[in-house]
Amino acid sequence: MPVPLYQAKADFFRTLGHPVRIRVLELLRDGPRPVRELLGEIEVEASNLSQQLAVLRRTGLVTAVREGGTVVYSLATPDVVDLLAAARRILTDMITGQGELLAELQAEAAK
Amino acid sequence: MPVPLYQAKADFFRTLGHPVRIRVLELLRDGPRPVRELLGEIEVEASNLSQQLAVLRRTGLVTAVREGGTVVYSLATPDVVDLLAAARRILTDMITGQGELLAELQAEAAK
DNA sequence: TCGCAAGTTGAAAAATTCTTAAATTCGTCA
DNA sequence: TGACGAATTTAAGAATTTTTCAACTTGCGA
Repeated sequence: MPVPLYQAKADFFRTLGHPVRIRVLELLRDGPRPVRELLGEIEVEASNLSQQLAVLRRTGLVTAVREGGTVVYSLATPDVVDLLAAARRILTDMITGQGELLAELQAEAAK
Repeated sequence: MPVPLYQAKADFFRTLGHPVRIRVLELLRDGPRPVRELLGEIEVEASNLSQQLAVLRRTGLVTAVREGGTVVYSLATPDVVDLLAAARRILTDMITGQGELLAELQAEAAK
């Protein structure tokens, strides 16, 4: 296996390795959203959110479209949903029986 | 959504965000392997590999068992395979039509 | 018991990533 | 045109990760 490939994979996962970015992806799961709205749901500075959005954009996980005064973000591919689901399965396994996080993960999976 | 949850998710993805660690998980996909063997397939110092294995162990993604003189690693859960597959789907989408990485990803998916 | 091979650990240096705040761009409206 | 709101960009420092290297176990055979 050539080097650049798993480097690319690692970069990809690293992109997901940030609370704000994960949060954004989960919010976008339900459909496109303007920055203003994201900002309302994630407690973080506007410039910081913008920074994280830039990372997601660069990676190609999300796309941005300007609509008048606001910018609307969406998932670049619905496959992201599968990925987040697979991650949740593993996380559930890992935490089973010992974490306060367990209930939250299960509640989320059920809805 | 409470804070610790997506922090945990982010941490989880960050764990995958390292070339050596990704490499290890992919090798373990085909079954348990002694460190010595992993070392043969990944060009990295023994101590460095050991560090990365420690990260995977701490996260609970892999488990280690001592067998005489060697230590054998395995995936803690087969769900990891799904996760890697989902990641590959997204990566393929993202690169389609424009990367040298594309052919490699497809070849890998086919085998 | 000695010595060697397989792995791991700890700590410091090197490299990356995050955060923060100021400056900037792009539209919209008066 | 001028001012304002929305969002992004940039730069600098702080905080985390990675890498590296030396020291330290553990098991096995001479």
